[in-house]
Formats: sequence, C-alpha cells, structure tokens
Amino acid sequence: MTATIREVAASARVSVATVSRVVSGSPHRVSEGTRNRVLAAVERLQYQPNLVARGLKKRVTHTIGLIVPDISNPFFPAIARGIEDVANRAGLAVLLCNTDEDLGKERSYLTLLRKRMVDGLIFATVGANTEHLRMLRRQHIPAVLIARAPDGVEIDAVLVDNRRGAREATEHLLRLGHQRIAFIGGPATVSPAKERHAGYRDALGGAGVRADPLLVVDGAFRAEGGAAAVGELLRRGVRFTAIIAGNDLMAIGAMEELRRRGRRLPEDVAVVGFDDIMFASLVEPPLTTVAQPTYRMGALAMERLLDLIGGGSRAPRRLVLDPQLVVRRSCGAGIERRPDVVRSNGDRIMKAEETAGT
Amino acid sequence: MTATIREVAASARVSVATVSRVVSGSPHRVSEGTRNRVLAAVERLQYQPNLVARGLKKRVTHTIGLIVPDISNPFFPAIARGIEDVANRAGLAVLLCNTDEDLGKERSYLTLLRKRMVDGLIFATVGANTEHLRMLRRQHIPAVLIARAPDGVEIDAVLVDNRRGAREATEHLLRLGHQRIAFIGGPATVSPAKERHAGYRDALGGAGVRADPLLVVDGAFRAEGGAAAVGELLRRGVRFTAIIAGNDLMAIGAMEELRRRGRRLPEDVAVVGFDDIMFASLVEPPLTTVAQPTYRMGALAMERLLDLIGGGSRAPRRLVLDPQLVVRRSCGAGIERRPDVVRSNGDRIMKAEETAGT
DNA sequence: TCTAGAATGGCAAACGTTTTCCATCCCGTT
DNA sequence: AACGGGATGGAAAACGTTTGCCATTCTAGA
Repeated sequence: MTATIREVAASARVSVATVSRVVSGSPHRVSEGTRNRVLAAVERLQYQPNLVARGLKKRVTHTIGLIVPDISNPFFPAIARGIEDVANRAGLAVLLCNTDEDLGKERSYLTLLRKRMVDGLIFATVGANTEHLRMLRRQHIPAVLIARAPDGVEIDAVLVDNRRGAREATEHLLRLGHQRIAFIGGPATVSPAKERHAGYRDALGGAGVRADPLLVVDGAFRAEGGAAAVGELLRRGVRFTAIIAGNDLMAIGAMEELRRRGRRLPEDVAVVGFDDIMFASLVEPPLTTVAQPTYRMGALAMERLLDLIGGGSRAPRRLVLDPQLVVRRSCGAGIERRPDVVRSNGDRIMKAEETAGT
Repeated sequence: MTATIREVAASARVSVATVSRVVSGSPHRVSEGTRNRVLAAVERLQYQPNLVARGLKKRVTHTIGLIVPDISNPFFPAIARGIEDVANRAGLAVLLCNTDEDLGKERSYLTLLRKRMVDGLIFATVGANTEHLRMLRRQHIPAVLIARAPDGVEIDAVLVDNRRGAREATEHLLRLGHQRIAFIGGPATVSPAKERHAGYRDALGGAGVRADPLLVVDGAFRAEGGAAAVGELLRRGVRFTAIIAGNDLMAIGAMEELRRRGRRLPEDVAVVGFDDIMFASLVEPPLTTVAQPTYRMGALAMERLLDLIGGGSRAPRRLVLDPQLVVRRSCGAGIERRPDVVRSNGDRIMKAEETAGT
C-alpha cells in the first residue's frame, strides 16, 4: 500500500539505517550528498514513516487519552478543545473516551489506554471511587485530573476554587438584599458540589444569616435536576427570594420550572448558576453565574501533562484557578457587565500574562 | 514495566507462540492443560497484550479518526458521542481532531492519521475544498462524511435532507400567515447552506410568494453571524415579519439582536432555526427549529464505517435522514408540541424501527 | 609515506506481537 | 509390528522502525 523505509532505502541505494537517520533527524550525521539522495527517494515514493512501528520501537506513541463523563455535556467540549489545541501543537493525538461516570467504564478505558501505550492521560471529572486512580499512580502513567481531585490521590490536578466562587455568588445575592437564599446543589458525594455548598455556608455565616437546612436540596447536575429541586423547594413550602444553583444546567432547569409555576424572573426569584457555559448568556434573562475558565483549564492540564511526560516528575501539584462572578440579569442586578478576562468564544489563545492562581 | 508475552511464556514454560494462541483466541487448538498453565501465568504476571505491537503485526489498529471543525461548537458533541458509543462497543478507539475548517489542518490531520494507520475515519463537515478527499479515496482508506458531501467525491455520507427541512419550516411560517419571511443563511459556499436556501425558495414558490432578494442575507454559522444578519436587514430597511435562520446559533443571535432593537418575539418577528441543539428549547421564547438527529447521525456513520472496514466495499452510499420540524414558541404558534421521535437527551440507543429515509 | 582519528554509512539486534511451517507424540488401524 | 494421521506445541520469520556497534573511507599532521 504505502512505501516502507526498506523500499526507500533500496530506491536511494543506501541502507535502511541511513534512511531512518535522515527522516527522523537523528543526531548521527550523514553527508549532504546521501541525504539528498534519500530525500529524493522519499519524495519519489511519497514515503510516510509508520508511526505505529516507530511507537513500538521507541516506546512513545505521542498519544494521550482524554476521559470525560460525556462529551455532549456542554461543560466538556471547551475543555476538550483546550486540551486538543495544546496537544496538537506538541504533536500528540487525543483519544476520546466517554464514561458516563461509570466506574466499570472508567476502569476498562484505563486498561485499554495502557494497552495502547498512551504517553499520558487526562481525567476530566473522575467519579467518586478512586481505587483505580491509585493503580494509575502505581504504574507511573503521567496523568492530570480536571475539576475534581478526590482527597488522598496523589495526582496532578487543575481545579477551580469552587468554595470561593460559591461564596462570592452568595455574597452578591446578600448584597442585593436577599436573605432567604436557597441552594440547589449537585450530588452530595462529589467534591465540587461539597465545596460550593461550603462556600454558600461561608457567605451566610459571614453575613450572620441563619443557614436554614430547608433551603438546601441536592440533585443531579443537569437541567432536570434543577427543575426537580425547585419542585422540592415548593413542596416544602419554604420561602425563598433567590436560588444559587450547583451549575448552569441546574440553574436553567430551575428557571424553566419557576416560570412554569408562575414566578417572574428575576423579580420574584433571583437565580445564579455556576460554570458559565456558552448558553448562560443566551437564556432569558441572561444568567448570572460563576465562570470557570474551561478552555484554559484544558490547556493548562495538557501543558502540565506535557511536563510530566517530558520527565518532570516533581511532586504532584494542584493548580487552583480563580472563578469569576459574571453578573447578568437573572440575579436582578441592573447592570449587565461581563469582565473581559473571562473565557469567551474566541478565547483560545492562552494569554501568558494571566495569572494562574495558586 | 509491564509484562511481555515472552515473560509469560517463560513463566508458563511454554513458547511465546502458545501464549499468543491462548490470549488472542486463535483458531489453533491448544490442550486444556497448557491453556490453564498459560492463563495462570497471565494472571500471575498481570499480563496485558501490547496493542501497538499487535497493531503493527496485524496491520489493524482498531482506531478511527474523527475530524470535526470544532468540538466546542454545540452541533458536534452529540455526533461525537454517537460515534464513540458505537465505536467503543465494537472495540475501536476514537482520535479527536479539530480543524476549524482550515484546509491546511484538514490535510495535515489526514496524513497524520494515515501515518498512525487508523482503520478508517469520519469527517464531520468537511470544508469546501475537496482535493484531499480524493486522495483519501485513492488510498482506499474507509471513510464516512457527515452533514456535508461535496459533489463529485465518491465517499459514503450520512446527511440530512436540508432542503426539505427548510421547506417545511418556511411552509410552517407561511401557514401562520407570514408573507415577508427573511432568510439569514450560512456561508453561501457550503452545501447545507445552499440546500436550505433552496428549500426556502421552494416553499415560497409553492405558495406563490415572490422571493425578494432583499430578504436574503448570508452570514457565519454562529450567533454573531445571526446578529450581524439582522443588523443588515434593518439597515436595508426591508419589512419582514419572520426570519428563518441557517442554524440555531444564528437564530439565537438574531433573537438577541432583535430584542436589543426593541422588537418583541414572537409578536413582531417570528424566528425559526435549524439543528435543534440542546439549548434551542431553553432560550426564551423556546426556539422553533428543524431538528437534525445528530446523535443518530454519528451512530449511523460509525456503523457504516464498521461495514466498510469489515470489507463491505460496495459502492459508496448516501444515507439521507429526514429532519423534523419542532414547533415551539418562537414562531408564534400557540402550541408547544415536540414530536417524540426527535432526538432528546436520552436518545442514545438507536431504535431499529426508525426508518432511515432514502 | 604513514598513521591517527574524524566522518560516514552498513549490519543486525531489538521493540512485542502473530502466524506459517514443521516436529513430535499419541492413537487407532491394518 | 508398522503406519497414517490428528493433536499439540515450538522455531523462526515477519510487521516497520531505531540505534549500538563496527568497518570503511577520508583528511590532515608528522
């Protein structure tokens, strides 16, 4: 089908070793004349080195695995894009794996990726169970976690300061005069949900507002989860004038449900989300939310992974990025102001001067 | 690092050939006793066959390439998920490539994938230029196109009947009494944009309504494109009571711009989109749109690719799916009715009884 | 003219598999 | 007792590279 190094060697009347040396830019010097002969043969035969063979021999495949729960969840595509951009620039390819947060799938992908000799992998949002992560660590496969980093696993991670984000969002609502603020959070087992809940309590505590347990309800990190949570709040008959949601999908689901129940937004209920997915600005009213720099998180994770692959085997580091409160109209604040450091559609290029937090 | 077949052979006191035969389930029979010895050694050493070596030897990598313009464009994640689900079930892994519709990147990914010996590839939305697609065909690499299939390239494709979808959308608006219907389409060079425009004209012609060229404006397939197009329409001072947009992102951008200009939706202007991305139902008013079964398109493309890889080298086929008009409130029709055959979030499993169109 | 050593390029052994032959062994027939 | 043939498992040659080592050739200094 496609020419091999052997045929090139024959055509150029040199040994395969020589061909290898010129096409793979080995340090071994080869004279100008033969180099040109080889190059001519390469051109003539349209030779393309076989990367599988090379990978086998050199024990480096220039491939990484990207494990996400579900690429069609709008939180992940920008992360994936950030990863792919950096990976591509470094000559690595990205293998996409969807796990639905299922432990079995996570595990099977993990062994699959090992059998494929990937150079490293990125876990966007691991499930709660972590025993397979330890295995990963034992096998010295370079890896970076994104968005969740369970305690006790010694793996690099790129995170966002969820607690602080939720605190700032809650403080914003308090500043607007709200006292009865409901919190509809994600599943209580995952760390970001816990951290955001903690941030919410921090803010209430700081303002001397009583934290009413009736105002807190857990749910799935999806639109239906938000709708269901609102249903639960109303069923409890508890009074509230604002909601802070575990993420934007929940916020959007909550807004729909509130409207269906005849509440006006934001007059009757103010709503704040988390993530700043692309559509947060497009719903009506535009959603006030805590922005995570998803593209940048992907890019940073990939850069860190490149370090690790390159042998930088320093102690695992956690990179904690600062979230950004983006005030739009759903919280009832008059101003529509969007800080321009926040990820926008075009924000693909990493700006070097941006500080990366702690 | 990890055990090789050689070590297993030594540990089981058999030859590597025998180990290979038992772990790769070769047809060659091996006695119960030795099989067990081998299996025990495999277990003992935690042996995992090296897929790179196997790929090199068998000339099959169980990997496909997925080429998309931008995974963070909300049209693609569901497609990718459909592909990955089917691929994973068949034991193949998916390499993700973002091209930004840049011809250079498309080309370089193409040669990269070939060097990596992928078993096949899926092109979601090729750019306008097609010369590199011919190359692909020449090299007999199994491939399937999604959503766009330029004329003259003999490659399998999974498409949607854009013309019909746009016609039905326009007819719906006509039925609601609109006569001045603007069309804000995608870039005039890409086939779906052209087809949708044709469908729009079909409907007008069928109803005996004059097609006013002033009502047609092209733009980019993005929210800003829609906003800009609305700006252009207003600048022209042309009267219109409805807009049909090239895709949902444009429709959403158009809606935002209309509102900013003080138009009420849908009372002053009715809007219809195309695609039914996840957020079409979440904007306000919920967007009437022509649904493309994206998850299913991905799944079908992957199934077709599996056929091709399996040697089904029949003449290239084009699978044309029927789009579905989803009526919500943005068109001003009172009813909110969503046909349940349409892709919803949970619609991951392909329903066999669904007809696939022509 | 001789020789040391740099420059150049070839040989062959890997990398971890699969698979084609081929050699035994064992069994039942004649 | 000889033998044909099915079962079983081993040896070795691939797959397409890279790279350590060695053999030349060439240059320059004596």
